[in-house]
Amino acid sequence: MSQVAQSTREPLSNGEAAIRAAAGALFAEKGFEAVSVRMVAEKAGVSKANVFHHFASKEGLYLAVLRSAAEKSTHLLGEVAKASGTHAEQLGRFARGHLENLLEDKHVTRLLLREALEHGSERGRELADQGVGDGFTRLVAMLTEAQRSGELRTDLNPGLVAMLMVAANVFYFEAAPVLRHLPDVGFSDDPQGYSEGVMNILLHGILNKKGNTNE
Amino acid sequence: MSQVAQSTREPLSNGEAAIRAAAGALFAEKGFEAVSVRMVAEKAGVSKANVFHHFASKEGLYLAVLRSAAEKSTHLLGEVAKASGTHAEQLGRFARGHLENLLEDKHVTRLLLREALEHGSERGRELADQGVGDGFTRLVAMLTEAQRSGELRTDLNPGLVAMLMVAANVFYFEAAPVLRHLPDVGFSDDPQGYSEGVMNILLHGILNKKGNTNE
DNA sequence: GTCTATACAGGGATAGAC
DNA sequence: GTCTATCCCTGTATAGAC
Repeated sequence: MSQVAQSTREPLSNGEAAIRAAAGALFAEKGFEAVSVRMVAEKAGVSKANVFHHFASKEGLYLAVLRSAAEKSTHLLGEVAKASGTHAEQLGRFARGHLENLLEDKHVTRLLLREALEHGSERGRELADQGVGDGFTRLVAMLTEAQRSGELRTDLNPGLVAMLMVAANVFYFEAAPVLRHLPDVGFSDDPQGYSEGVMNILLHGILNKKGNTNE
Repeated sequence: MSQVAQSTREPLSNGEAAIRAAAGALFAEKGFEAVSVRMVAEKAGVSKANVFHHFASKEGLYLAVLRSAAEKSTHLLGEVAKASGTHAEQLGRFARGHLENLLEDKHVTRLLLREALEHGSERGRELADQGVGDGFTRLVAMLTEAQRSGELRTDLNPGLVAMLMVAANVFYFEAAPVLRHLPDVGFSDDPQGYSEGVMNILLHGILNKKGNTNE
């Protein structure tokens, strides 16, 4: 609706970009309804009217933010998969990278999660869906390949395994701040250790194979 | 702030209860800010002013809703654990019951998840924390016991295992509606099958133990 | 306990000068 | 492109009759 990325210098305080950035932070932190255009304008250092000059409506602004968020997310994920090693190693890398990405851009992650939680409003549902869907499909493909090579059990639904891997990461993002206060949780500040532990469990299971039934 | 549960008959349309119920549904669906007192009043079949008669403010109403939500949730979880069988069976029951509970009261679940996602507003954070914290602690205890008996590997952090189990369920709740549209996901309408599959993976791992490297 | 009527603050959005 | 000033609506909350 207005030309962007024409002169690449001064990306931050050139109005539109500043507004988008401010809005992104606020929407991620508080949610759509809790954010007023006035707040966005203040944070961006422009006037309220100026926001409406660049974006047709508050909703349009939100969609723009969501769009760039989704793009960023999928792009980051694309970089992860290309590497060598056993499939198990590759999966581990994927998991670690995925978690890193989630944590690196908390804004984006929060925004996407929040959007996924809203069933009522159709605001940007497809965008969020597509964001996670892409990464998910890639992961499933990787798992299927690992099954075909004989490295993984073939009696498991690869979609289910993928889901478990993603679930572990997403839940870490959501719950680590909460669980930090509990005992028995030593990993809430160590995403890498967490990722390792998770992959260990997923690969080998939690059952004790040594056959001893007591100590 | 006003006496409740005094006469147990007519629980629904006695004003306060109706308001609480309506508010619970709306808050869960749309979030705090997106819900207006007028909407609540309409859905409850009372006047706007009447809502303020029963609850001091919109925030007070929200807290009341959240409180009863948390209570309900923890109570449900308490029922699950008491049963016999191997520890593995018990864990499986726990996981299945937990997921059932999440799905049974989608209102409550959504509400708690949403609250957990807000780091900014301190509205009812402790309540939500305590809700999940309780179930989590119970689960960790169960796992530790299983380790002591020799049934589970002792080189794993039980908190991490617990987290993975909860993560699987929570993520199912969050993502099943989204992932339904994807290929390779056959379980999005079958929570019980999902739960079984997850426990299978957690117990035995995903690696192929048969040693064959191709087909 | 329930209503109607109202106060008043803040929301999104537009007009028009610069 | 950016501002000030303004419009109109809806938000929360209160007053006071029934």
